[in-house]
Amino acid sequence: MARKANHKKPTESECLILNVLWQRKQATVREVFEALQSKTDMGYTTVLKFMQIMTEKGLLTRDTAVRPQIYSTTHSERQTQKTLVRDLVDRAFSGSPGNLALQALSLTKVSPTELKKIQRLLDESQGGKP
Amino acid sequence: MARKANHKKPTESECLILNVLWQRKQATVREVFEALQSKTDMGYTTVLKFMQIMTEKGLLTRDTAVRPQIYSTTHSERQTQKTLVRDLVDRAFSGSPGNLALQALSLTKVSPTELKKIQRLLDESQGGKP
DNA sequence: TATCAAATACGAATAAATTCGTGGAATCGG
DNA sequence: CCGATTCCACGAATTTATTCGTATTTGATA
Repeated sequence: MARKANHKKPTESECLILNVLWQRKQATVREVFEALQSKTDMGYTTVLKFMQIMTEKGLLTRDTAVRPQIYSTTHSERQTQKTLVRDLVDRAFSGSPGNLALQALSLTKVSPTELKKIQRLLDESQGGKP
Repeated sequence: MARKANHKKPTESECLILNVLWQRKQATVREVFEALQSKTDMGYTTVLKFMQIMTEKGLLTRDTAVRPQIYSTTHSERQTQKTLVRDLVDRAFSGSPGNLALQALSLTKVSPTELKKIQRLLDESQGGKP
């Protein structure tokens, strides 16, 4: 079976931008720039440049028809998280997702809602395939 | 309270080297180089250079008394994993470790041993705080 | 339509990460 | 001690990521 053409891991700065776009579904450069004010002191043209590069890379798409061009992500937050998690697992957890999960869970207190989700996931996993 | 002086996140290549050293506790440059043959085609002097840089950064220590110098890590695997997980949580999981755990767990099948550990952790977490 | 301000493109400087060549020092096997 | 070999320091090239200044384009508006 052919290897799934996996998305390249976004860089640190690219993640900042992606987060804004995931939250808003779509946004102009200026909107992204303003949303990032609290997180970083990147200049406007810097954000613009990143978004152009990300578009070339295929991380973003944009509507060039409308005037302040509107950008959106090509990959869902979930997909990208998956890529990043896989990368981290390979990089520092000897390929063991369970271990990563364990570390994450022991990091801080986990909300009851998430606890439930995890419980459910584990139950399935346990019951489904001995 | 003062912020804990957090270790800087090791780079991609640095992680490769750290993994070898965590596994062996300590090793010479050549040993690390050879261990990496399967993972990458980095040259010997490249590995050497990295290990020198990492020593400067404080990621590694070395015994210069013995002749093929022996390197070891200054931070435990666990500590570094923690740093990396925190980073990823902040970067792409809106600061929610539970969500990261969830993603990790749904990545692949988790071993029964890890399942048990996770269960135990969750039980504690659930019981301890109504 | 002439002008202005916002938006975009372009190019290039800077910084960080990765890579390795070269030469000298240390060590080993005679 | 001598030559061969391994090791290590140093410097520098290359690549990737980050940053922004400046010029050009566009749309709005007076």
